[in-house]
Amino acid sequence: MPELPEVETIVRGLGACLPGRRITRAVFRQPRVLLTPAPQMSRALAGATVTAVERFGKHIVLRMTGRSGPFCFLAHLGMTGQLVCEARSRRPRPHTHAWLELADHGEVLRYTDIRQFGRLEIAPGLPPRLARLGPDPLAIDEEEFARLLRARSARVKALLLDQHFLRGLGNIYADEALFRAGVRPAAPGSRISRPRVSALWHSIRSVLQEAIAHGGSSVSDYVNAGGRAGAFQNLHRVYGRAGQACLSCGARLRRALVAGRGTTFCPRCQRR
DNA sequence: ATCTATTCCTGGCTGC
DNA sequence: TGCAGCCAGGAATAGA
Repeated sequence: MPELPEVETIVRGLGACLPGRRITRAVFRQPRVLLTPAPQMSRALAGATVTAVERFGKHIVLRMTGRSGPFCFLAHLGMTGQLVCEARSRRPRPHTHAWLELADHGEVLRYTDIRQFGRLEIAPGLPPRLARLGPDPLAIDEEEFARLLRARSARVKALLLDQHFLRGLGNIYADEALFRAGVRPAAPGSRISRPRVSALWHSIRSVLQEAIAHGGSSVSDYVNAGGRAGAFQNLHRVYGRAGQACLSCGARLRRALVAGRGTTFCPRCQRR
């Protein structure tokens, strides 16, 4: 599932090939994944040029310039979404719901999404909905993180998954960061000691940066902008390892439901 | 404020 | 081999 490192990897890939290129035609086939009606999307995108590619939390933002000025094309990949730039001659994968045809090099940007949890939209700028999300986990400083956490009584795992608390973490990196910091997922945010909060802040940063360096985690469907899998799934210490031995202490990793999400943790390394 | 349950959706897995 | 049933989960939403 695409979380911050996967989205960052895609954005870097698209950022290397899209800016300056013009879209000749935009096709939207599956209304379910659209937040903006298809005809409006197609009309705005046809003839528009990509000026920049950015990440906002788990959202991919293509800054565009069209006939009537600048606007944004946004993609959230949900669970199984893929945004791949490839040769137009290449056969589209099944569940390809939309595509943007590029002016030169015979390439096309295709949106594929098996479960259709992803969403595509256009907007004049960054939608207000996104402006209300929490800070980026790689941008927030330690003091601010400690302040936000201290003010909340909800379980820390629930907070890490809440995009209004921090934007970009998902189930994989929440579990991995909590394990690295030695923090129990069910611990209330306000009850975590200051040293543990500090460890958690460092863990979030380090796990995200390492994951980006490895091109993200390919657990089910994630691929980068070139259609290739990431490698960080091989370095997961807890996610997907329930029942196996903890790599630090050898204890059997436990699986529990926290905040309605499957959660894997080490009962010995993650106290309290 | 925060919780749980529900909805969306399909592929992959289990068990019969 | 086939099929029913369940599970995974990001985010929005309803109701407690």
